[in-house]
Amino acid sequence: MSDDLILRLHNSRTRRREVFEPLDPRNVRMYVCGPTVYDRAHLGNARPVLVFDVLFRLLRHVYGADHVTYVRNFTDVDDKINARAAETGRDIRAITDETIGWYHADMDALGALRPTHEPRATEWIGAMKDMISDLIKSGHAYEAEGHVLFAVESYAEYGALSGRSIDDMIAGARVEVAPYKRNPMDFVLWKPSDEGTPGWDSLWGRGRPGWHIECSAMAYELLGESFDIHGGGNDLMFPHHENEIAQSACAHPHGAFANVWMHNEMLQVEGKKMSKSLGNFFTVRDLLDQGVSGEVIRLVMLGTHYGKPMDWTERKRAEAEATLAKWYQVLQVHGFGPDLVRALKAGGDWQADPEFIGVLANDLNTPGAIARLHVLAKGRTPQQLAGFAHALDLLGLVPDWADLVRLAGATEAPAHAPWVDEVVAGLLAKRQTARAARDFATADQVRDVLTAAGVVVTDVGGAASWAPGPDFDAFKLEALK
RNA sequence: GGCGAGUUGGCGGAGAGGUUACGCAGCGGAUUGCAAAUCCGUGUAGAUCGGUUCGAUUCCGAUACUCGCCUCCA
Repeated sequence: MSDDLILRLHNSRTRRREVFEPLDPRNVRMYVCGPTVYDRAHLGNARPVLVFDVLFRLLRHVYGADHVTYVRNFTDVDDKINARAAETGRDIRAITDETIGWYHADMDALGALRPTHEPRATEWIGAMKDMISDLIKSGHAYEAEGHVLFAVESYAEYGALSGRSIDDMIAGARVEVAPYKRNPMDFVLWKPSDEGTPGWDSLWGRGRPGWHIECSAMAYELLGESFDIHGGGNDLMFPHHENEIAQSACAHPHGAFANVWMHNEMLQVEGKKMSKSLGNFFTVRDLLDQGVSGEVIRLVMLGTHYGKPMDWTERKRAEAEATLAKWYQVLQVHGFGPDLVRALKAGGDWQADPEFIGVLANDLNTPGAIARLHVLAKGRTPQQLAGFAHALDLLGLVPDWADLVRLAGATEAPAHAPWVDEVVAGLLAKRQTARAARDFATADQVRDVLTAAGVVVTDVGGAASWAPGPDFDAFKLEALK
């Protein structure tokens, strides 16, 4: 289909934009670090989900939907979860199950496709233990006081991804160093669990895995010792991804682990880092509950290239809402829906716009792709708009073609009393009579009265329709009853 | 302190060593009895200072400022 397409991706490992060549075009493999499941996903969590969802969609478009494997994990063993269980008295599994349910619901609402596999860490403990054993055997890890630690000095490339040297990091370290570590930068592969903490039996006693080993183990099990893309937020670059690389490279010296590393920049809110202490912290669910649709959130997110900080602002939200309303209306007016899409497919008109794909394939240039959407939206016939509709669909901005009417409906009119309908209808009838008689002075007078009450009158064709505007004031109409 | 990113027109936000980004807002026009919608046109922006080049906003260097990670929250 798109054999001549050149996909370029910025590789954090080489710090360059490179032509993407999959190890196996029949099975393109991507791993993305998923959430620790102890609470609702906040807006910042949604950025990598959406960035890599678009990449997933693009890869499926280029290589075929059945030729892409996307793995995103759930970290369901973690001290934050343990703390949440301790403070609520709830069962850990109940917390993680519930949180995964929330996560799915929220990310579904954003139009994110479910990954091919969503492994839970607790279901892969055996694979982690195997990997840790291998690392001890090969001299890359050691046991100390019930812990198993990775020896960073055993891996010469340690620090290459994030551009740090072990010596520099030790010099700048602010954390207290556990006395049993041979090198201050050594990190935990396995740690002991006490009675009240979840644990699994192992050669090193009852305990639980360190944070980093799960991604290495699950990526190996599900994608192999070499795969194509590893993604995540750039906050994970150090130490998480650095440690993943060290573990995987040492445990599977013949594999390349991930060829391409991709990191999305962080999200800000009104120009500031989103944090609890600044009071600008909110979840995806908070936004959805406020009536901000998943499509709007998605369009705002894709409006900034993934490699740059993304600023969530009220103004962008409003602009995206207006843009989407316009786009959906264009499609609706031209009869788009499941039937038309089917007909376009049957007629061979359901094709990707090459320029749109080309822009997107240039390191996932979503802002550029959105610019192309604006151009494509100027089509005048269903055939001319097919590329636009296809592109919107590819970007995940059309959850369901049967829903277009609802999507195009955009804002709901504020509720108003039944008598208002009568009053306005009466006034409009009077205006219509005057217009028919070309008595425009009277017609305009009626419009002025309605405008003063915040009623927006729109003449389409021969008929007038109305809707309560933002300044709608029923009280001003009451006098006209 | 260590590592990294960014600085584009009123706002948002891209690509490309030499030709229109795009959107919103504004302005001019068409159309509409008015209004809305729509359509057409319109903006010589690229932090500062140097360098490379026939030519740089785009490459290189320095300066300033902003931001992120290294620390619970991504």
